[in-house]
Amino acid sequence: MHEPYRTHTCGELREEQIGQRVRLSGWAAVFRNHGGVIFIDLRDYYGVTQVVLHNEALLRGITRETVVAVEGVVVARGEETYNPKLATGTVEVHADSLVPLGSPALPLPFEIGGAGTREEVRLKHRYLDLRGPRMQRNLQLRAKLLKAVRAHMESMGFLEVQTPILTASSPEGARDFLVPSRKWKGKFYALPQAPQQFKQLLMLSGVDRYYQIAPCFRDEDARNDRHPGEFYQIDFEMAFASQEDVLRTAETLLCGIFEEFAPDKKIERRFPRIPYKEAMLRYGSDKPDLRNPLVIQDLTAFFADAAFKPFQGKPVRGINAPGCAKQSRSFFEQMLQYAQSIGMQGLGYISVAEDGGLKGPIVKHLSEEKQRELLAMFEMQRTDTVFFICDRPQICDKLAGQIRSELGRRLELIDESRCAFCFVTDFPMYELDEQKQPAFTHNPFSMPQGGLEALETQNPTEILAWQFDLVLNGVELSSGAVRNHIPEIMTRAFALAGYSEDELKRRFGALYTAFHYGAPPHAGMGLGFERIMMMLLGEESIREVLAFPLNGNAQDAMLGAPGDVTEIQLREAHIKIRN
RNA sequence: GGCCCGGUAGUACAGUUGGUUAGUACGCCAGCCUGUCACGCUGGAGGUCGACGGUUCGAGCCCGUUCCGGGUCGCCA
Repeated sequence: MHEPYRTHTCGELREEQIGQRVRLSGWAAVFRNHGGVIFIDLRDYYGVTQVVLHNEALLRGITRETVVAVEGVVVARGEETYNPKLATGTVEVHADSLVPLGSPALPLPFEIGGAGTREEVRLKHRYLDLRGPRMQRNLQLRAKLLKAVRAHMESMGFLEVQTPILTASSPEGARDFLVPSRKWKGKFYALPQAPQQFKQLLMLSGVDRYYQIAPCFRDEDARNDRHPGEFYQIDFEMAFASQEDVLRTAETLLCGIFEEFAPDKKIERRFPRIPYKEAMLRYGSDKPDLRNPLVIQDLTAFFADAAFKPFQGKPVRGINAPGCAKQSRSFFEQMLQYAQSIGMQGLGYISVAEDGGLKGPIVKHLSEEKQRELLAMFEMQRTDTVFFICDRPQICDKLAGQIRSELGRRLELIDESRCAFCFVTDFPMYELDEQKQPAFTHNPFSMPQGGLEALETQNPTEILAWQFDLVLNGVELSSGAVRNHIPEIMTRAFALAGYSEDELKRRFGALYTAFHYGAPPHAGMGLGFERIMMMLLGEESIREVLAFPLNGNAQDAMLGAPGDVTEIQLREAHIKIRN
């Protein structure tokens, strides 16, 4: 009979085991050789145990990170030698045997768990990188989060359905990953960008509440928070549901998750619903960071009849930054510099001085009455400063939003202890493309608000969709919508965007046909799983929350993907590489 | 594809106005050390300064091209 590799893990020995003979296996993480006595930190998944050796000969050929088995007696540490950093820190194993279980580890290409190593090097040896505490924590959180999401969704009555990975290409939206068919020469599968059509078909199938932690594949370039190629969505869809039903489901799920995994963060159980138009005006963004207390106001009308010429006939926005007048001159200079760097021609401001008088470059252009009006509009107190943003209509809101963010950062107004969720709702259904033709802004499957009547009577750019985003601290976590389940409205909606009925049938034939056989109204959303993990862990890069991420150029440096394949493979796939 | 930042020892970084033999820390190797826990001390090895070309008496440093990485814009209905 084989000796067991271990009687205990490296994380479990306590004072109860004192006097017992034990066997541990793990990585020899650190050696501290004092001549006569040698300490080894033995590490496994569960923790670290200090092993004490008196026989240096046992270490011959054992390098750092070599996997070894040790055998010995659990001994109490002297109280003055307790290590409070270790769960096992009150005991140690006095080993009389230490044998390698694998070949000696080579010198490490980088320090495990050390900060600042080039990502390229970490990714090339990801298995080493993952040994560090941060990556272990992230791996474990991912598993716990998956489990928690399933528990929440199931307690709300959702059924997990797995949808195909090999499916049909849909040329809209992102670039597809194509998979050549061997049996059907010249034909291709595509990996799903999202299970959108399948989940809608499930609604027609009578599945009342569907969810899936769904792999999604999009052949688009990477970003800091966007992994190239593949990512996961918490995808769900509800039959006979309104937008509000979906929003409440998301609230319940996210409150549950964040209360469990980020208990020290403050969250409101009801997330504000902010119409898109209001978000753009008040926050200058469709993904506002509500931890920033600053709010933008529309001053176009205020300046229309003021004597200040440069602001006339253009949209003007104002932001009151409380206490900002106490900032140094260089603060204002740097704000002006920032304004310039984002393409603004200037940045006006008016401050209320300590003595209550107004000062700033624009004051002299405002009548006393206008000055009073301004003070009232912004409820300005002493030392407050109102900043003015004036630019072309297409970008004025966005610039105001950037100034709002910059002020929030530089005045340190962001409350980091909060998780500020909100829903941005009522997105426009269409926007004008370069040819000034209406094009879908978000999702062509969304139901237009007002239905057929709106499509027939309203200006396309004024039509709102039952379409919403979920935003956390200025980061878009997900999109969702009430779907368009009525073929007549669908035909009309696509017609407005320039698609004929034939084209609609060709592209989304299955869905279009299915809607003729009894379709319930339905709505749903998809939440970016990795983005949620990033928020929970405070990770800046999406690669930190994935076990084996691709690099920014969508390559796996460790396994060499994408890589070459054999001639035979190519022939079977009916593929010829052109030079 | 555009723009920005970076590439110097295994790792992280410094390197002045262009000037002798390119440094520091960690790691590695050797020696010493019986209570450390990121042990300590002494010594040592380790470099095509991403690559190519140019300017110069002389280039890690300046110029050009290029490769690689990160960020960002495009893109992600």
